[in-house]
Amino acid sequence: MTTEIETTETAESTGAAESTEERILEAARKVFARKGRDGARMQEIADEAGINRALLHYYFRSKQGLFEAVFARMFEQFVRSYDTVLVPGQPFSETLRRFVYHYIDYVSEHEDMARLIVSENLRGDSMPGELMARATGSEGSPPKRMVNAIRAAIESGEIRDVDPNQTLLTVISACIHFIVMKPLVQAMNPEAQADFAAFTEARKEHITDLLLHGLRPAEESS
Amino acid sequence: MTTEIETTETAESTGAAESTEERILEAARKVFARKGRDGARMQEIADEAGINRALLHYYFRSKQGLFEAVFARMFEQFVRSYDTVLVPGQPFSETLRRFVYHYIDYVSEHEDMARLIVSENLRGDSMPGELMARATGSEGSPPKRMVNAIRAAIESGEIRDVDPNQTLLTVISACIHFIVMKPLVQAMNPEAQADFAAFTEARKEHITDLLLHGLRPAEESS
DNA sequence: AATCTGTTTAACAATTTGGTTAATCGACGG
DNA sequence: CCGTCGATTAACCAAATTGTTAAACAGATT
Repeated sequence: MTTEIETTETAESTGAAESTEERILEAARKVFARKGRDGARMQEIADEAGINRALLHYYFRSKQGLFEAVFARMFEQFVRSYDTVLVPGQPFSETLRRFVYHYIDYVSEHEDMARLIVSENLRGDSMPGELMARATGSEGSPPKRMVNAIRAAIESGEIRDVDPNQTLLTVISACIHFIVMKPLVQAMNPEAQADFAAFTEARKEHITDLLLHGLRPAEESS
Repeated sequence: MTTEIETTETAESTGAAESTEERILEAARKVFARKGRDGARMQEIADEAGINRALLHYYFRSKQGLFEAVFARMFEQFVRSYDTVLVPGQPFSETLRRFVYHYIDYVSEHEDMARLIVSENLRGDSMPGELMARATGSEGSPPKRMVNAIRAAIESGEIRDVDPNQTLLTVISACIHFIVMKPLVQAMNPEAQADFAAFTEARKEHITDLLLHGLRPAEESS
């Protein structure tokens, strides 16, 4: 019933000898993202990790436990990835550009994460909500910093007066939604179908461009 | 393959005595949206509809069949709802405004649909992809019409030269993502937490405003 | 070598779940 | 009053799946 035939090693990135726990987390991330929390099967995760199914329960109590471990880890990594991206003292246009480029870069390289986060939000359970609130709520979190950057830019007159929260939400939406909805985007868009990487690159440019124009202060013309 | 049983009357207006099939579809929509395709349990759908579980299989062959019926129906309704919204011969600003307002209105009133569509895209199966490609691919479909409207507006000089597909994608993203990610949005945003309806109203305005500014032709100022 | 400890495995148990089936119900026409 | 036929139900089945457990294994320590 279960496929005993499997590609011997799924070790691709690091290739070396990861700890079993690490292998499990990695495999679980893939499978959870691919199949969703419910669709994922413990057996499949075990296969993907190349280990016995019981080991999953040895390291993580239950499916729920494993999932939460995967989720928390992933989300935290994402938040941390912004540490080197958002540096103060830059013009807003540059801050926005960096935010968008990094967001899309990261999400493109971690589609699994994007799908998982969205799928958890979809079901509206309490767990991810709290976790995300905690991770994104602190004053130094990337979202908060972006909102502050927008506020500052408004005050300095670099951009016009808009709602910072709404604006940030629009930026984030534009950066992540096309990945999440990849099948639909490809169905509707020949360019995306032919070369998604190129489409992604173009998207970075499009978003920053559109946003910067959209935020440009009103000019005293006609 | 299509349902050979069909309700002769389309009496769906009031929630009085709906046909059993209708009740099932309605219940299934709710549960599928709430729990996802895998997370949903046939028993729960039956309970929600107040009928016996076997009836689900009587009307729709299988869980898969029920799901597809629900999904196709919903998606088609959404596409059709644009029939009265996008009328030709209007300035682009008005077309955009109507598109955004209707999109957000519809999605707000049918969060279930939004969640379902996204969750199906998340898993990348072939079924929804094809269905959506078919529904949105025809020349008269809302997305195609919007793209054409953008193209025309560029040619007429009403807006500046941007990629129509990217732009439409940005608009759609901005209109749907905040609903899909409601928990996260609320966690990050006190306004949305306090009064989501008000936040939604503000969002309509914000999006049209930001987009129209972002698309405004370059002015020959400084 | 004996043993101890953390890791891994195979086999098992228990439950859940989608789907089937045969019996029952209820309206309606003869 | 009876038979027909679609709608509905309870009971059942088989497969899948999560979680447990006791045994095997390997490597270090004495």
